Amino acid sequence: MSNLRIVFDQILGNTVSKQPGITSKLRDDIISGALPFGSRLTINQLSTHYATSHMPVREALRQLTGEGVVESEPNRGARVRSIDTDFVTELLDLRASIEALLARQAALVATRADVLQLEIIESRYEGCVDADNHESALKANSEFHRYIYSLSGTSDALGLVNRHWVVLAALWKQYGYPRERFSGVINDHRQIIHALSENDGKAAEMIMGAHVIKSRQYLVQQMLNAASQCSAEAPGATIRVAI
Amino acid sequence: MSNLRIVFDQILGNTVSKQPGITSKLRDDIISGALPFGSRLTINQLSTHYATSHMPVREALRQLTGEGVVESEPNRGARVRSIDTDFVTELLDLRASIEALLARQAALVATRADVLQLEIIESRYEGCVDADNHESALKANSEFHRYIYSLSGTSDALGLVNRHWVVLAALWKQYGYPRERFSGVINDHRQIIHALSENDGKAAEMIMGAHVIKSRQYLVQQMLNAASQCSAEAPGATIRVAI
DNA sequence: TAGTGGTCTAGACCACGAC
DNA sequence: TCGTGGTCTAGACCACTAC
Repeated sequence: MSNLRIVFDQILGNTVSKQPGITSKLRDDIISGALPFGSRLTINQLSTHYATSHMPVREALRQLTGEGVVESEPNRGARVRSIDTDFVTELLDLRASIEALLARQAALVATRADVLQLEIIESRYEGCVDADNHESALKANSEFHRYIYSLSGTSDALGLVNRHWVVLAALWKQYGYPRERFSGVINDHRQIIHALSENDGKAAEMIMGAHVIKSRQYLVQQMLNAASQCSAEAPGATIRVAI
Repeated sequence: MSNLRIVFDQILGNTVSKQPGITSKLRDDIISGALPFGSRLTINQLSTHYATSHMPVREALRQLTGEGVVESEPNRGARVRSIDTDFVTELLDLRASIEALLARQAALVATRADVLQLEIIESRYEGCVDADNHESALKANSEFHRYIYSLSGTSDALGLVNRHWVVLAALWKQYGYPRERFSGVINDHRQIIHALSENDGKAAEMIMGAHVIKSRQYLVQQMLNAASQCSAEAPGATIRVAI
């Protein structure tokens, strides 16, 4: 159990926020859109741009490849992963499977204390939604999910879920989070808490699976909307300049 | 599609076999049992033992942490992951979910050529089983599964499946692969091919899920057998010496 | 035959944990 | 405080790709 705790801390504390290294800088530049999808990432360019030697750059590329925002081919270098609706669909289908499993397992071991904790997190989430604070809402949402998965998951599964979170957050940020989705999310969350409180594994599994698939549908729709808008405004203007 | 090809090659070619670096040496030493589960892995020890500087050791530990054979805690170093039946159960439950999903997706896109290719691989597998060549059989089995997953999987899912393969192979090697399992595996494989040939996603999903769960049951049983034998022969003799 | 990716060396430095 | 993990530097070398 302390094992999971460690992984949890590691993901939240170390890997994502703490390191002052260039990994987080590069990640930020990618998800902020400064480096557009598909652009090449050569070690020389990056090491001069960030004023560092090439070893840190190499490690950063390795790390970000693991996180899924960079794709690298052996001996051919790395590039910012190009992300389309197919990719998002496959990614979220995979997540739906995993999160459904983790929710089922969590339901089988959840205690009264866990349920109370989840209710606290959920009320914070709903507070953020009411206050129209999207940023904090997404953070609370992430916490809600992670708490559930930490109840049962192996470090592998936890790591997987967390690895994807950063790229998903970036996508929501880029394409916008539709306001009307919040009520559905709140509904799902409450139902999931209910399933956990009754140790109803099957219910938790199904609701969580559907919950993720719904978010997939919304995200794909947002991407399609953005694409049609973009092509209407300026056809062929999808190419952005690199560094 | 070329994307997947690259990942596939990368995993088989690069990450596992090609590199002459110490990563593979260290992995071999772990899975061969030279370094027992739970033993600490300090950078100094390893770098002197493998006669190299500490940077390669660091990378190796990072890599093997990703593969799941090493667990590392921030600022507290790394140790060989201790593996018990609970861990194996969680790991294979997770795999069952993922592989079931991938099998379903594969069934929806499988062509006649894919089915033929799978039949070739399967006949090679069955040939190895007949010839009592366990090593080659496991390899062909791995190829069978990977071929299916490469039909649909994202590089993330593929990477995940492959990351676990090495530790599972090590476990089967350590605890022994029960001969009577082969007939069940062959049966499952043929049924899976049949499901793919009819593009029957649901059948592929269910059979593949069961297939993995069965292997979980066998592996856990083998581990329990080994444990009871071990404690009967020499109680408390589970501690092995480090380097 | 470049150019570049990938790896390694041999040191240095800081941060954190154990004593 | 001392040991250790974690990161960085600045250069070297080999393998592979592209030309």
